[in-house]
Amino acid sequence: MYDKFFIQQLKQNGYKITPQRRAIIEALAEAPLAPKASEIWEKIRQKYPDISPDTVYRNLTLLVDLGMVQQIYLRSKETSRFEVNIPHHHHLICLKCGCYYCLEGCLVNEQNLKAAKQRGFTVIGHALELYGYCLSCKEVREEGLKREGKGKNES
Amino acid sequence: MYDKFFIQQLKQNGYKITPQRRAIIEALAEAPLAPKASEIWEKIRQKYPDISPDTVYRNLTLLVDLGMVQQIYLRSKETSRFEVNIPHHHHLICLKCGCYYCLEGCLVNEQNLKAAKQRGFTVIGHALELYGYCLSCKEVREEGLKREGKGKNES
DNA sequence: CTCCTAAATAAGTTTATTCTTATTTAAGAT
DNA sequence: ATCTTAAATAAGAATAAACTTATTTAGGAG
Repeated sequence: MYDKFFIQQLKQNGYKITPQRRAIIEALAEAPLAPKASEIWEKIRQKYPDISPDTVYRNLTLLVDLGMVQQIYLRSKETSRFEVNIPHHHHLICLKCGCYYCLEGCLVNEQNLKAAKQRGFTVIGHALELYGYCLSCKEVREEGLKREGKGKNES
Repeated sequence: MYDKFFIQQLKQNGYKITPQRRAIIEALAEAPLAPKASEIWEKIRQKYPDISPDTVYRNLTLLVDLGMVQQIYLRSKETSRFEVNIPHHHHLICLKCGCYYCLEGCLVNEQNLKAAKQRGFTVIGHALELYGYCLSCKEVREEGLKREGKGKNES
């Protein structure tokens, strides 16, 4: 589903397409619910018994950093979960058990607060985080891509 | 500063006031920037050399769960940071280096996006999470407080 | 003040995640 | 197809955070 788009995005950003990456993207696309990293790892191990957890974490982080996947920080003992970022939405999270619901849209609005209330959910707070790259990290990153694009110029 | 309010809130919710808790609250109130758990631990160890990191984590989590402290998930390799929840605000976070800026207000609005742009920050995504207690966790929690029953505030 | 008990703690263990390093590999160039 | 090299990987070490359990303690009752 998203597979092709994800692969294309990786290529466009200068990343290599490895069997492990394909498997991770496939696992994400097939997963019914936002899975944990460990669940993705377990699934892929059926096909690639030698894949290391580090590879799964590393690539999930990459997909998050490229904006294709959203990492849901459950704000509880529960480990985070990963979800394809389409369609864009946010979450209602229980601090105690880590269960969560999907919300619609981007705002702390009446509709979402009502949705929370209807589920018997007591909201004690919310967090809005814009994430991306600060000026210097962005420059370092573009430096890297540029160097790649223009061949090897060593200092 | 917030010390008194925090202690009062803990009492009102039926929690005991231990020297460790006082020290953690003090350390938070005195910290100039949102500190890491490890930094809080180090600071308190000067006074209480035997305090365990678990106690720090446990109590920070408690303060977050009670809505007095906000845990900033830096969405990067960087560990999270803890900040007194007053005044209420949100954050702009770099995925690469973990640096962050404080934002004003609660919304993904023009003002905040402009503030990001002015800093040379490239926003690749945002997350909005409402957190609190789901129905069953809330019931379990109230059950606990009720059972206690001897507290000041019976309702 | 002393006693009592649930809550809180310290210490040690476990799990999740990240880092380090040596090896392998994707993909562009020849 | 073969060569080259930076990027990606696996494995194991290191770190952060949470859990388990035995012990201590805050704070209410007598």
